[in-house]
Amino acid sequence: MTLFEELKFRGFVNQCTDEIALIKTIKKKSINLYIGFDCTAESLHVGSLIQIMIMRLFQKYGHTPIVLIGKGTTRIGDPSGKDATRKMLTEKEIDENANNLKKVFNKFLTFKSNDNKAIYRDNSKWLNKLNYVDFLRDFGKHFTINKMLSFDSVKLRLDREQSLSFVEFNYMIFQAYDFYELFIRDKCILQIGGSDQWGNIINGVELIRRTKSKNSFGLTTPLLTNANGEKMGKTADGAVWLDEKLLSSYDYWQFWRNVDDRDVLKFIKLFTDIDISKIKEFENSKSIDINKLKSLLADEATTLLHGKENAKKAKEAANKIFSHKSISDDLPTLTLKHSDFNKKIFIYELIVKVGFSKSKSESRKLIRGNGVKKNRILVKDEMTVVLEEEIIKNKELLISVGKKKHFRIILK
RNA sequence: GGAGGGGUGCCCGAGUGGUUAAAGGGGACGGGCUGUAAACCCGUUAGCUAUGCUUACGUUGGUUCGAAUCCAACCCCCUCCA
Repeated sequence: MTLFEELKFRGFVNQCTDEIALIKTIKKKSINLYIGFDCTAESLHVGSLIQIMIMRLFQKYGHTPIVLIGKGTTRIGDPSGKDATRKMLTEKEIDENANNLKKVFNKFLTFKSNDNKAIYRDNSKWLNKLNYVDFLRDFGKHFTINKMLSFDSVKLRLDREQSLSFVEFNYMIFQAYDFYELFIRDKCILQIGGSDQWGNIINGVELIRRTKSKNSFGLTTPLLTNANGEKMGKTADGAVWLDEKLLSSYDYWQFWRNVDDRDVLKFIKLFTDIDISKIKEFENSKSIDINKLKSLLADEATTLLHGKENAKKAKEAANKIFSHKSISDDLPTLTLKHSDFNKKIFIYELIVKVGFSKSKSESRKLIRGNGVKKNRILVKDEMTVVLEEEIIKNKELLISVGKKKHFRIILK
């Protein structure tokens, strides 16, 4: 199977500028390709995982992925898919974010010693020192406002009567220019991005054609939605971060475990390394246990990001909890001291403490709505307290909020 | 700079002097059914030292027994004109 066939089979390809020519090119030689990531947040979330996985595949087939860290463009802010202007980030925040992002890429790509080791680039290197007048003369002339206005990223904002600042309006020009720079510097001939990046990507392809009379390629991945058509990547507490600090490996495992039935195979194809032949078996099998598949998906996806050990622990913790056998040490744990019991410890307070609700009022409403259990027994009174004796007696205490959120209390 | 329109809870959006902690929808969360799924049904959706209190309709003042609703100034957004 060729790279492109695998890409297609796994569902990575949405749109391509010139599929036939690209297939030919990547068959003939190994190429350099890039994807840009802005440093707008502390970490990446699953929304970016498809881009990371596609680079991983290219690398597996001997091509060289360039991870473009957009320190420069982050200072501007991409209007695509945004309702409102982003707040401007400080240099320091951008630097910190950039370093965090790299941690993720380091797990999925090889940056060492291969012929085709992945490389980092940072667009602030060229964007920051652009001279406005020169830039306008050399590159501005290739962009028409007429065309820029026709791009969805711009059009949507205008149609919704939301303001779009000139700064943001320039984003697409910079992204096109990034491609141009990487083309010159690194012979990068392919830019990949999400489907919302299509406009920005073809701008780059066109800029290279106009200025250099050379062909380059653009490829977009599909916008990932779940079977309900919602944008993928939300959990109980917000985004599904690719960072243990922001989302534990237990929760990450749970995210994959709780995927919609109809999405399981799709996600296995995109987010795991499981062999295509194996996947085809799953597809053709009538008797396959969907829950086993989900568990497999969770195992594999978690292993890629957090390592085998953590994936295993996450799975075991889940098994213990959901098969009602015991309580795993890996659950969020609250440690209480003897002196804490000098005054009453209300369960509703503890729920806030571990972050399962935002306020005491909210916790109390949860209890009223039959949503809280103590050692798997429904808490009926919202003023229920935790006693030192009951922790001593059981060694630990399990508090459950809903069916999926659990924490344990131990005594120090 | 001029003219007009607008700013309501997580989001959309109704409300133009009193039972409005604010209709309706969406989302989210909890319960039921199930399979840690979907669909469906029910509930919750400002905070607190809690049958009460406090804070809330862009901001700040004012009118009034009483304001999201009326008045004034200011800030922000949109459309058209210059």
